[in-house]
Amino acid sequence: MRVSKEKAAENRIALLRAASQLFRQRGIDGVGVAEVAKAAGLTHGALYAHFPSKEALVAEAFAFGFDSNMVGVREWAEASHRSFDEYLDVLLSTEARDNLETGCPMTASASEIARQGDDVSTRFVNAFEELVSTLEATLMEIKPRAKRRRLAVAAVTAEIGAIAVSRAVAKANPTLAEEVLESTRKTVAKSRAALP
Amino acid sequence: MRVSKEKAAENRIALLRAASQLFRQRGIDGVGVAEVAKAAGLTHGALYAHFPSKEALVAEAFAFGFDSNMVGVREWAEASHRSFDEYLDVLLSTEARDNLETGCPMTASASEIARQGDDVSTRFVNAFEELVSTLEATLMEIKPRAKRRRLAVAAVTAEIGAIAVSRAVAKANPTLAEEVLESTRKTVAKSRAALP
DNA sequence: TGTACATCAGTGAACGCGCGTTCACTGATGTAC
DNA sequence: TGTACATCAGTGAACGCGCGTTCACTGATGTAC
Repeated sequence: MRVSKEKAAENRIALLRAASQLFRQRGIDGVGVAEVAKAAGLTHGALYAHFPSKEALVAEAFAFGFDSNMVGVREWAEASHRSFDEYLDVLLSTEARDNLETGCPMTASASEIARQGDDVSTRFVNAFEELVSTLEATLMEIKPRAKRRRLAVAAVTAEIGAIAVSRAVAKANPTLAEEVLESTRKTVAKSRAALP
Repeated sequence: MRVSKEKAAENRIALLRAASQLFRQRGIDGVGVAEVAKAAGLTHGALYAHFPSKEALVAEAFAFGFDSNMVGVREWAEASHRSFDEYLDVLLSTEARDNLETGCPMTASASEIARQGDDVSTRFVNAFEELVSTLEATLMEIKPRAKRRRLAVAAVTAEIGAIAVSRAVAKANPTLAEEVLESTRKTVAKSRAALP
């Protein structure tokens, strides 16, 4: 039966949140629309009143997940002025690795994005650029803009690789999983220190 | 009907090769056992004479793909003495990014591995350690073993991230895709240059 | 070496199952008078 | 403000489809005599 506009808007958000978390946890192909709808307290039919297809849901869920994550990052950053190294510690922490469902969707789905449509790729680009800009903002002392940008791009890229690798090896070799995070943290921090 | 032992062994290799290439191209969940068997010139039933389940096929195909790749890398390396930077140029090239089906399986499936079983994780660890060792071998001038190892681990991790990100953004923003590879290449090369 | 037979890689129909999507229907919401 | 009615978010059965897996069967291979 029909529900109020407010309730419908709430349901839409619930669908996006459920989709975003489930896709990060178990992969895009690993979760069906029925499960997403159920997790949002609805039936699968209702999902199609909000999204024309699963692919459209994936694209919107990805953007939603990244935005939620960025809100968290911004809140954390606004508490005090954060340095580049502090960002590294947070992005490359054990917590960031272990909390798949609330972590960065770029990291959780990196190798799956390449197989999705243009829409998902575009939203990935936006998310990537936003995180790069956030990191660049902590590097204003570095004079040539090109070097600042290069470090920020390499840092976000390394972060995505490190979290993905750390997760992949965690089951078989937890020590290596920690080493991967630590090595990337130290190496990127040194790259930053090498610049003025 | 029954085939000779030699033919059966060939068929097994054909299955592994097909599985390895298809999983890299379209993802583990994106390819069915019937398609793998067909690509190997067999029917799906025959696949179960070689592997007890799809999961077992995935684990073996991953190891097979990595070994094939390492054979290629070693042949290239043995042609002449290769430096750390030359490895970077090859691992982070546009060709490495665009040839999904023949490229490194670690890179193609990074974020999917975390959702597979312990067996796949173990084989990922072996592959990762082997590539790290290969890279370490080019860094023998660096005295403290710990620093050598750290750079090699960070480099392989950064490579996996860079290829995955470059692929993810390629559809929507080819310029950014190139920038990601170039930034990682330059940044890692600088990290190496900073050490004795 | 020749023959009889057990082995088993490969075939293809069939299985139950869950997938994404559609659609006739429901009934509270929102609107026009 | 009260009434009549159009709207449409949500329900749940049904759709065709492809999935992973099983299995009775086939017939060339490999072996024992």
